[in-house]
Amino acid sequence: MAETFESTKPRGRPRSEQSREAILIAALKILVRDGYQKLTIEGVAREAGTGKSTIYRWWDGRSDLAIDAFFSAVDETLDLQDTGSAEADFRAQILGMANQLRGPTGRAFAAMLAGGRDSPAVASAVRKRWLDPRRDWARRRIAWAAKAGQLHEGVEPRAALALLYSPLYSPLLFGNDIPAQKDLAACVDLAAQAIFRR
Amino acid sequence: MAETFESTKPRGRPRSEQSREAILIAALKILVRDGYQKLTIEGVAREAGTGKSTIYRWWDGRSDLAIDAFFSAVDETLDLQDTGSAEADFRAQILGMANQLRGPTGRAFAAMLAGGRDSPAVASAVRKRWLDPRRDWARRRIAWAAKAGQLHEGVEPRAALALLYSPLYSPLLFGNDIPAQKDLAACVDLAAQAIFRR
DNA sequence: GCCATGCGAAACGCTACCGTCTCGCATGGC
DNA sequence: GCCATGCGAGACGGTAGCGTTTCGCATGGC
Repeated sequence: MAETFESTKPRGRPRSEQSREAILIAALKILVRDGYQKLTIEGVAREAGTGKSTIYRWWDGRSDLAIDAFFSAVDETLDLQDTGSAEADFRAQILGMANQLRGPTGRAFAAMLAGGRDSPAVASAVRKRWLDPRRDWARRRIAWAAKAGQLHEGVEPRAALALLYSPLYSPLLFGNDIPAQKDLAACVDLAAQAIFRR
Repeated sequence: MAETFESTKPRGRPRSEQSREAILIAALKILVRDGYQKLTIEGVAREAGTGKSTIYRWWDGRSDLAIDAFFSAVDETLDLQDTGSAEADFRAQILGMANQLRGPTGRAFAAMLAGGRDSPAVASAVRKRWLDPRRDWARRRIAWAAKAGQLHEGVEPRAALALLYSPLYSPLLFGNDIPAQKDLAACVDLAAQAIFRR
């Protein structure tokens, strides 16, 4: 009975799962290869081997499709730790994010960030579903670390977070990939030395 | 006599300096406001109050115009220091770059980086005229600092540079401005503590 | 087997911009 | 004053994608 609530039983041919997947995969492929601006409905239909009408039936348009395609490919789990050590938790979280974004996913992420300048819906989706939760966690954690006496004297939380996270993201700005695990670990180690008491 | 070399004296109406400036200003305005993808020749002509033919007479097309407009607005001087202290030199150079890019210029810079994905000419111009000279200097300087014993034990030069420069650039990725002087200085200070002997 | 609905294909009219071209006037060196 | 050249305006045919619509076939719950 809980099921039947606001679910009218559909009649006729059901939605094709195969087309749905082909469309999302094609959209993601174009997003990675050509960027958000070149993600066109006609292009996706061509690439996916479907009709435009099928896309317009299930998605509102370019931004809606891009958001769906991107988040169908990215692992959104926050994957947070809470050991007693803020340093260890930040290291785990940053390296974990890198793993989630590494490879084509990182290019798609960069494409979505760029697309956010054209589409408020894209900007807002990336913010709400990716950036905000991680930023909020980081702010809480650094504040907690400060209270717990785990930071060196005079370390500004804002600056500390910028230093920890910037090396992860900034390569995307220049069209490069997310840093390799060990390169990123070296950056985090270095930043951590300046930030955390041991 | 040196002057006349390969300069045939022009006859007829000379090029309008006023139109040239109006076109560059309009292109920059659009670049900042809408990004590289939306920088169209017709749009610039409209904004500048000129004819399309005037633009096509003097520029090859979109990428050529964007490059000219961007570099007409940005201060390209390297503004390098060479005191004995690598730390002081890096701080001065990073804060100097921030000053050169702060404000609308930073948005234009981000637009050019994004535009580089569509236009190899734009990518190459930004690399050759901005990124490469600065990256080369930084690599030489960090290597020199290592030799001079100004770095802490075991600091990897690559990681050190990533840590120093990333906080400057990374806000552009999220559509934010170049950091304020004091915020950036706090990041550099923090990074420097982990990197440089004092 | 009925038939509501989904499907791919493709045509529709529309908009934006491309890069070229032609026009008639403006400008300034000679 | 001559006249080569620059100028703004805008027409031109072309390309690309928009979002809608129509078509005839496919599918699967009932």
